[in-house]
Amino acid sequence: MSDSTFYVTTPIYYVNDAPHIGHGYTTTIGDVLTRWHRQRGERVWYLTGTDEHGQKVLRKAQANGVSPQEWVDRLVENEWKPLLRTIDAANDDYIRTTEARHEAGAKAFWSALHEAGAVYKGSFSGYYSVGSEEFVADEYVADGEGDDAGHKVSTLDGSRLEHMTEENYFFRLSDYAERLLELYREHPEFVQPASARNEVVSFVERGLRDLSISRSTFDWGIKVPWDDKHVMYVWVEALLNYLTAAGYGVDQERFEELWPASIHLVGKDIVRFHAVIWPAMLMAAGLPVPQQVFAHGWLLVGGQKMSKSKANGIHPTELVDTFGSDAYRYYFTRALTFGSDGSISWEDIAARYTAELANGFGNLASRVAAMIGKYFDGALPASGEQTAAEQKVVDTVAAAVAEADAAIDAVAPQDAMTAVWRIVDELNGYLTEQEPWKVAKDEAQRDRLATIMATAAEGLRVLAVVLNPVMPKACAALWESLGAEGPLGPLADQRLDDVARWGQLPAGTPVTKGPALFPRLELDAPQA
RNA sequence: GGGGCGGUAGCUCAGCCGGUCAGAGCAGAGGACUCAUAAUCCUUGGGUCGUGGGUUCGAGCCCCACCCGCCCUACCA
Repeated sequence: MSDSTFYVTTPIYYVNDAPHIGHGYTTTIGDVLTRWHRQRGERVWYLTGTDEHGQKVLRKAQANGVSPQEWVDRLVENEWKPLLRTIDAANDDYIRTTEARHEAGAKAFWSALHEAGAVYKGSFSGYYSVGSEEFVADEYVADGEGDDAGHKVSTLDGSRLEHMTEENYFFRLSDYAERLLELYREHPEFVQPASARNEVVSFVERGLRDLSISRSTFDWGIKVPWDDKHVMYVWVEALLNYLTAAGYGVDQERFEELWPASIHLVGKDIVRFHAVIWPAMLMAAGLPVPQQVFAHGWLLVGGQKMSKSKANGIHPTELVDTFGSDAYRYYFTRALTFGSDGSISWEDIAARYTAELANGFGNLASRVAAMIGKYFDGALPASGEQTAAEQKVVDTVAAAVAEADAAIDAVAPQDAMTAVWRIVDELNGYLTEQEPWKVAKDEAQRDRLATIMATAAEGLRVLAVVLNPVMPKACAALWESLGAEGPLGPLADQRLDDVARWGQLPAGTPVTKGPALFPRLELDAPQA
């Protein structure tokens, strides 16, 4: 694990949609995971990007009277890249499927498939909607009524359908059912969580059909290398981004460093593409499969799956404008079980902001900094003799850090936060019990007071480091408040495997009380 | 039709291979304290663990049936 790069991907988002919190969710979790691994000192590569080809994009561009390239450029610059800044994502790369490196890599991959004999020319037949210019899956085909009697119609838009046959290239997906099942058996971690794995296994057990992987009725896509009348079917082309961004076909050295990916984060709606089609294609091309495909669940707003059509779609900006990117990141990390569906609400975000961030973590930082300022003129005192109370803090911190670290490995960021919060609670309780404000009144107990302050400051030091992957802005402010950069170096360089070692902040470190990390918010009714 | 996941205190959720598993957080109630962002700390919850059967010495946790919700059952992405 540690000798190769921890390579994490989000799906590349289809530019036709506007970003919503579902996209932000996936990207946030990936960002938390990768920041955490970076602070372990691992080599990390975090990739996200956009999927920009396909008929829908073409049509949308035409409807807006611009070229598809202009259209996607506009969306990427105005919508998608800003999302990353909004949620404070630290991705290492951003792949666009309209980039030359993607086109070159995708073509190289197709050639490899072709040479391996995994592709053949065949015909795809099905019901075609002339109105919407696309094939309609059988489940959406119904017998027409009234004027349409005697014809098939689409249940999607009611348009009349014709049975058509189109010549396409096919991928021999059916050859891979056994090998895929073997993969799932031998590597149960390949598809996670178990619910997603079950779906995938049962799907494959029913047998696989070959997959039509090219289109010839429109041209907004990457041309098939040996037949420029065809463009690659956008789904299989999009999957290739994980390879092409890693340098496949254009930078072999980089590719070998990065591939195979450690985790593909995906929504559960697209798990099949990632856990069935994708590994089969890689097998066909003679490449290793990714180590894990992790499917997360839906965000439910008011008990319903979030969607624009139900008017409960929320733009990440709405939340970030009110609560800030740190709180946004914290909320999605803490409040949801990654891999399961989960409910979110404005009220819940507000409640957690107040209870956990402002009153819990933020206030803790304030009271400690205030007391060190008041009792020691802002110079961190040297700890005196430690009692059982201090030892309990030290032990709690060590256990919490270890537990959080294990949770991150299990792709359970919510459990990592639960563990870390035990430190917050322990520290708040420690201060209440030790009553340093009373100890301060007795000059004879100066040493005891110093010990309490030093212990609390050390606890904050650990929190700043451990929470930095989730809340980089607040933790930077805390690091500043602790005056830690001088003696210990930049926050991002603090290693998680060393963070629990006690007594790192030297005596004399200048502690200052800055603005509240999470100021209390006067919140009105939800905006949405 | 076949399959998957879920249905646990007002709310959001934990509960691994069955035996302190009936829990946490929040909300509500009472108390303590004052360093702090009117913050913190302590105490306080008696919820048929969807319904009905069954297996077992013992079942939220296993089996069967049923009810409810969401999802998958391939080429929109």
